[in-house]
Amino acid sequence: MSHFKSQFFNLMVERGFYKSCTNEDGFDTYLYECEKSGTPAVGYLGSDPTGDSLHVGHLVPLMMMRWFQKLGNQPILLVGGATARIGDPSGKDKLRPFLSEEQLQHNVDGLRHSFGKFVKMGNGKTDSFFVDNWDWFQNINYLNFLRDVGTYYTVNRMLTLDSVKSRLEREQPMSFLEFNYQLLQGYDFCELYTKYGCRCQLAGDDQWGNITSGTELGRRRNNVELFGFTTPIITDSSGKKMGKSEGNAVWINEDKLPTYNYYQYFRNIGDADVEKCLKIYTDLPIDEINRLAALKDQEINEAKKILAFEATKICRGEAEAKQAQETAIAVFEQGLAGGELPQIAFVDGMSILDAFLEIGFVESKGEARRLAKQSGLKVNDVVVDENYKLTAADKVDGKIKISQGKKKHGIIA
RNA sequence: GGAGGGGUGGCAGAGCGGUCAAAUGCAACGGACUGUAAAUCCGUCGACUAUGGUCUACGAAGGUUCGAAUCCUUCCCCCUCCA
Repeated sequence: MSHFKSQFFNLMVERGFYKSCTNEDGFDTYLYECEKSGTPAVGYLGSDPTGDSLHVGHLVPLMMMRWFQKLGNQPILLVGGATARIGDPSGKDKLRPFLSEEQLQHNVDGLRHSFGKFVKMGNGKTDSFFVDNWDWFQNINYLNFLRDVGTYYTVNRMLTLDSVKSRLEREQPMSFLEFNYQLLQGYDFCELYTKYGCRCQLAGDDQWGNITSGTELGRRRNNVELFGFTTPIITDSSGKKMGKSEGNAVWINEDKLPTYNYYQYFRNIGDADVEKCLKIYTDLPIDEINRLAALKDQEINEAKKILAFEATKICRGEAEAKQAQETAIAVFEQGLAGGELPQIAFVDGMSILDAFLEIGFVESKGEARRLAKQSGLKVNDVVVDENYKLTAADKVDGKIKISQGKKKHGIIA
């Protein structure tokens, strides 16, 4: 159905990962030849350590890299220690606050942990490895850099970059510091080409401008054609970016978000998004996905369970995913208080308001009171009022189940 | 350096001496309806509370006033135009 030669391109198109490419035929041919000769193509994905974990919003390029590797290619993961010190202006109106050195190091570690879940690291032919652009930028000399790289850029061209243009059009300030971001990312690409023969950069479509900065620098300075390939920015059917739950990011790293919550995020995907998510966030073969996507109405819940399990498995491991699934089934289908739920210690006579505050479901007693007035607080699935006190008599099998609304459940034991 | 405009709740954005814990929209949350979906409808949305109130908030610090998000002074930050 598709006119591409390479497995990678065909798979990307089939699963909805393909947004755009700097040279479709060229890249396809390059990959095809690599596949034919059994030499891995080398490609990189970069991310700046502005936070200490990736979240679901970053997952699309990560899953793309996973396939890239599975099809016999070698991914390089770049952590932008240097570029994080500049701040990517894409999609922002304000200069990022500077991070302390400790914070930066902490973030780099967290990011590596996130990355490592999706591609295989090691020393083998297609194994991935980390690089940090701080390694080559920290000692660079300003004048040398300007002469080496600056000569190949025109300000005219730099101003046309979306991230720059939109800032200017919206009359928001853009510091000279941020203006330079594209040069650094462009330089990264060339550096990886020189060092590791990396010919392609794979990323989310918001990186398009920064990618072309690299491919152009490669052509002018290193006389080589570099390729850029981007994934669409995935939104749900109401047009919102994926990856937020209750206004909070759905984190990849387990210390930032319990596996049960990660599972629940995918379990609660809207009907209209199920097929898209199965293709992107799981490893399931396309035939299986087509079968699941055909399910309707209540049956689609089966597809959602599989989606949640499969997506969680990749990120958190099979055992954890299974446990999350069992918890969800116990809570929602059997009405029990399962193992993975948040838990706090029982104190006899504890006020219900304090209990909800302590378990972290509400931020103030006032909020808990309001919820109580709206019948939003339950103990063992029975609505209680704000004066309710927890006693030993509430225990069922040694524990008390408390719920806020229909979806947030916790245990007091 | 000069002239003008502006900094308000998670975001956007009104208010410009009392009736302001601050309109409206978005986001979020609870309820109804459901399928742990979507859409819709109703409600909530600073904190504490003996529910009567108390406290903290409209860039920061002072001041005027019975009373300030609103007026004055100084400072910080941003935008636009001129040099």
